[in-house]
Amino acid sequence: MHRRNDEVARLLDNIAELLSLHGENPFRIRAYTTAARNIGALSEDVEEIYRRGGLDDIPGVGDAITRKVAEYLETGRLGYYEDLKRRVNVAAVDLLEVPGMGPARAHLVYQQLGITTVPELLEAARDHRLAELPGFGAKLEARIAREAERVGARSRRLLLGVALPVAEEVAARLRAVPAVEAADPAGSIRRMRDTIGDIDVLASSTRPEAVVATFTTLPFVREVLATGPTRPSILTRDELQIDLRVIRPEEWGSALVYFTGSKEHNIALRSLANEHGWKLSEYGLFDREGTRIAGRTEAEIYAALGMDWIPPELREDRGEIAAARAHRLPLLVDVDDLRGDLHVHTDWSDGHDSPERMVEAAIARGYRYLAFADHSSSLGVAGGLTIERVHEQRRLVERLNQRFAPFRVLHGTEVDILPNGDLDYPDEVLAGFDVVTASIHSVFDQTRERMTARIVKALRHPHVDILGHPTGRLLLRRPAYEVDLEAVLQAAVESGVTLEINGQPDRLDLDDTWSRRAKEAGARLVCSSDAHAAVQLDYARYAVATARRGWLEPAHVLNALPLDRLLAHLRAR
DNA sequence: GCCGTTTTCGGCCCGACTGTTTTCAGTCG
Repeated sequence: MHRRNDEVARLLDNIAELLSLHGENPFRIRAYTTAARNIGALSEDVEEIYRRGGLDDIPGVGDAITRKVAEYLETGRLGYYEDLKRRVNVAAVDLLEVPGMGPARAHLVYQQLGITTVPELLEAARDHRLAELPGFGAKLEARIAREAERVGARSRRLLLGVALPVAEEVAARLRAVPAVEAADPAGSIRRMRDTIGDIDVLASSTRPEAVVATFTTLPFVREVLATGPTRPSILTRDELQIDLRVIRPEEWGSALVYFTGSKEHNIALRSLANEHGWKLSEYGLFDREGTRIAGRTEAEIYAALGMDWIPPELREDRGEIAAARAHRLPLLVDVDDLRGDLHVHTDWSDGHDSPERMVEAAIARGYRYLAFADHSSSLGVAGGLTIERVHEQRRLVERLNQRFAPFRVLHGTEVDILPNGDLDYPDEVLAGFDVVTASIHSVFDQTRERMTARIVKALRHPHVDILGHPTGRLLLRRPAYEVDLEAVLQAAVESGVTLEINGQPDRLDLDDTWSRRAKEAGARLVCSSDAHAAVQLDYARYAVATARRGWLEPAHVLNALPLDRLLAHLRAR
């Protein structure tokens, strides 16, 4: 893993934050955040780039930032940053957590009242010391008091797997309203980010009041938080806030681009529009005279800007705009490209449904093959299979293959990688499986070196086909274990092991950026549901979404292979 | 601080909203 890339990116972000508190020129601040983001997104190690003198080839990195990064890489320190920390009180950064407190107000509050923490801010608001400050007043003071109280208690981010189904249901119900021309989820949901801040839905109609009326009376509404002609907001029974925007049909495309984001992607598009002397906003693309050039569809807008339509999953300003202008966007893998699933559990270990039921569900989805991957014996809590049960299950697989032919059931396993890197079944047992996924389920707290060696050892095992959920992260709950993922990646490429993109909504592991990195390094990936029940076969869609965010095409995805080629691949190992 | 098929200097995304203000600054997305 490129730890130094993240380190350098964080350093530059910190500088930007301090500069903003210092009341610096906003464009200089943005230069630092842009450089930070671009360095954070690099697939090459920033230190290697520095050694070959390539720092200023990185977009957004010029002379000044090159010098600063070089100093930091050489010495581990940056004098400029140390000075800045001395001049600006670092703690005042906390004030930016409070909605309504931006850099200017935080700076003022610090300068005038010496306030650096949220509790101090709250106290000052209650004592009515804020209202006295220039540009402040009674209303602003009350708002800041209200927001300061709620900091920390603010609702957390949501899993994509929670937000997306709700947003899709809302959009589908709105589409059923005759006055609605189009309705879709927008924002980070549409980009399929692994976690979501706000649930945004967009609808177009010439009769907004009818749309708002339907929206605010949906059957699962608990509370209407805001109404009004175009921007209503509801709270559902399961406490999810959903914001709707109703817009005019001729603005649908531009509004969808705008509300889908990302912010960085939008900024890049608008800069491009500027180069033509045009203006892009949520209302459309306009020429110098203010005449609308495009706006009704997204494709129209991208075409007018001289590029192909960009799938939402790629809209992160990570090179998609240049690729779209060159007509070299990847032809992203789609959920319909999957021919089967290589990681599902049955009720033989910790799954909910029988093997038969899982097969029937896979056939119903149009799959051609399915691999059971029940847990191995040491994973007692998950009902890991003893060697006898493995043999017994193999006989069942044979019967299922006769019964469901030409559908193919593969006998797989999700075998534990033990703390020393050995696998949880002896070699002769492993040799009997059609496909072996190796995963870590315990002893996560090893040192980075030991964990890396543990995984690399498993990857070199001749019977291992797939590395399951490679970083072990659980979204919103547990970070990835300490591991040198770059070394893991190289070992996987060398030994021909496929890396899993696990579709469980709280895993999505590998994530988007590492999936892209893996593809670039020549690794193959597999989009698996890790279903523990028949309905969860649908989690494959989240794995595919992650793969798409990682720029993957069908050719990079193992389970996009037809059965015969999959079997040839597995046999060749 | 960065960057250039209009520029090595003069720009840098756009609009809505809020609240403080007699024309606009700050924040947000």
